[in-house]
Amino acid sequence: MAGIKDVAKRAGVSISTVSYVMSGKRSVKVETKIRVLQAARELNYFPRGGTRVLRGTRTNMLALSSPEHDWTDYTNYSAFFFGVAQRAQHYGYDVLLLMGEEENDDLKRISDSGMVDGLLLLDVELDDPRVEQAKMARIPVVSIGYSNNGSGVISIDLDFKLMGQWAVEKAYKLGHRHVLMMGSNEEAYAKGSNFLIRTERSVDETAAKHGMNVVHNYIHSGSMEDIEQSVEDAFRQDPELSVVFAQCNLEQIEMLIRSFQRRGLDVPRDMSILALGTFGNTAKMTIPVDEIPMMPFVSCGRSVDVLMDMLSGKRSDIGAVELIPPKYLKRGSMVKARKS
Amino acid sequence: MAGIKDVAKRAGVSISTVSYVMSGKRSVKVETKIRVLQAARELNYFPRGGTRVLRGTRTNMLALSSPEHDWTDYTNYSAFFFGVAQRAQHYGYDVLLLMGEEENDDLKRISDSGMVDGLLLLDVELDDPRVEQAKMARIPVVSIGYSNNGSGVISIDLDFKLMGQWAVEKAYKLGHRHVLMMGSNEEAYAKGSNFLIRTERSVDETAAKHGMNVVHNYIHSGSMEDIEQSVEDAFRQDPELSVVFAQCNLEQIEMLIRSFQRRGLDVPRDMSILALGTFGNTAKMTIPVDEIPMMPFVSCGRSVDVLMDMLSGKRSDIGAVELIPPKYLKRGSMVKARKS
DNA sequence: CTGAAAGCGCTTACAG
DNA sequence: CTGAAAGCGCTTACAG
Repeated sequence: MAGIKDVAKRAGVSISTVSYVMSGKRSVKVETKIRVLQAARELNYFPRGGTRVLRGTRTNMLALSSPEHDWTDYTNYSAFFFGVAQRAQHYGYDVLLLMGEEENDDLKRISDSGMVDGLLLLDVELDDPRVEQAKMARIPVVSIGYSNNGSGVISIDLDFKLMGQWAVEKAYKLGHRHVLMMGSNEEAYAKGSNFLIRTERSVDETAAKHGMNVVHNYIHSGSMEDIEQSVEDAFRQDPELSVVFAQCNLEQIEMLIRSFQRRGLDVPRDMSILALGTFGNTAKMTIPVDEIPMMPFVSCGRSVDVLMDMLSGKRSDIGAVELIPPKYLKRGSMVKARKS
Repeated sequence: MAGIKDVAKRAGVSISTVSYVMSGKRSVKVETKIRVLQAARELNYFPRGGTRVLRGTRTNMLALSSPEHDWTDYTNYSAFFFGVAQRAQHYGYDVLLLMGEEENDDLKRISDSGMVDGLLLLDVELDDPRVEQAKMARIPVVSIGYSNNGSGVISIDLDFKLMGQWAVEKAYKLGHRHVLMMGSNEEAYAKGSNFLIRTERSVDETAAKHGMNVVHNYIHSGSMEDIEQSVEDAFRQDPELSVVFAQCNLEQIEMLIRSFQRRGLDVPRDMSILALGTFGNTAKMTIPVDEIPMMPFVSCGRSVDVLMDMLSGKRSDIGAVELIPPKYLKRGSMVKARKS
């Protein structure tokens, strides 16, 4: 509750001196400085952050827009939050979480209110209204995931096209020609979820180039029955399937493996498996699984870096798209196709 | 970038009139109001949120302190974030995420800077320095999880003591007398992680009352070998184990089940299993598992409610502890012990 | 090395 | 029904 006046009075100096001591923006005689700091401590004084807004200085806060969807998988989101928050903290920034709808004007309110220095858009869809809005923002905006109309922001994303290519090339080299692409929630694809679609497209294109057959199937309820049904369907479409790309979460991959085993297939001898877009955590499964992970800490960290560069004027190439190359983590679940 | 002055000029009124139109705090002639609103829209004007701080009005932001630990399991955290953010949004509040260490003075800085109206402490440990600090805060503080020295805050938590009791009673009634309590990361217990310890204690106490034997074991690396080792150890300590309480995450529970199966035990016929502190998600496992879940949306939602009550002056019983009764979700994995 | 004073963008008694 | 003006808690040219 103590204000700058109280500190000034107690220290026997003017408020401007207190201000300069707190900000360090001009040198103050050591003894004076000590008196001020001591008074501040005694009175439990902290400069009110809010007044910075008035003065046009930094607020040291950035906003993270992460609208909630029906198909939002909470468990995976946290890594993105943490990724952003951790890197932000490194720069002395706190993160304001905005979970409103895309159409909401929370974004506008916050970015125009001068409460935050920058804005990060998470989980940007191919056609995302937030990117439109960002064009009018008076603070820098970085988008994690890139949309089709991203001209108002700098976009950062994992290179999902490469992810798809690598997956197919790897399978091809091992002699596989019949691929099952097992996707998560079908709705997410329909709504334009960025990474799912880009990966899927890239898998299809690369497979086509090599004359490989790709069967697509999706998870619905996520129950064991559901997954067995999907696997059953897939083999009906192509009985020669010998490799699966699993673009779903760990429990589901675990169930996938079980369902192959129940069909009498050995994993990976009869059925190779590669997880796409997982979180570096497939090593500890009942059967360790190869993966090309999402690396949220990398993309989120990089986004914060870029935002900071924009804030400090080091960068202003609005509209740029920066793609981060993925990593292939080998665990032994991708093996040579058996001669049939 | 437009300010109140610009709007006033364009609308041909004084800045106070603009202010009153925006806040609705006094009635303004309709025509004037329309002129002002139109001018505001044309100039893309939003009152700068930051100035509220100055005037002592609400900021409509609350801070969520969630320090990161070595043993922090990201995947579980998100549900708490979402739980808080969602409920906050319902009240028109945004959430500022503070991930600094407990010893950090982020908390102090933020709460004293007047940037947020209230503070929520997440993952409060039995002996938590943040609770100490909260006593000196000038904004209301609610803690999710309760500490031993919680006299400066209102605490909300799931009733983990009841959770432990229910688990044991259930097993007892089904004829089980030899329990394996499979805990997650041992370090978390050592550091005083709230819910783990309260549950464990309660299990021990209740079991003692019934003369049941409890073997404690913890997960270390989380690999399949690690878990099989733990199970092996447990059976060496008590070969008659017939039920396990699993206080760990889904993959680990999945591996636990596999490791029982590899010992030739049928789950649940030979080995009943009950998951504690999970997230309502054990229904879809290879074998559906009974659980007493964490219900983060309930506890987080309730915490926000209480904070709002404090803000509106409806409540001021600082030091109170509010325990939320858990729920038992039946899935068929707890069955009668076989006569031995 | 330090202080008096203007000003940041808004709110709100006070006056009309 | 509306305006002129004081003031919120700071920062920072300006002056000494």
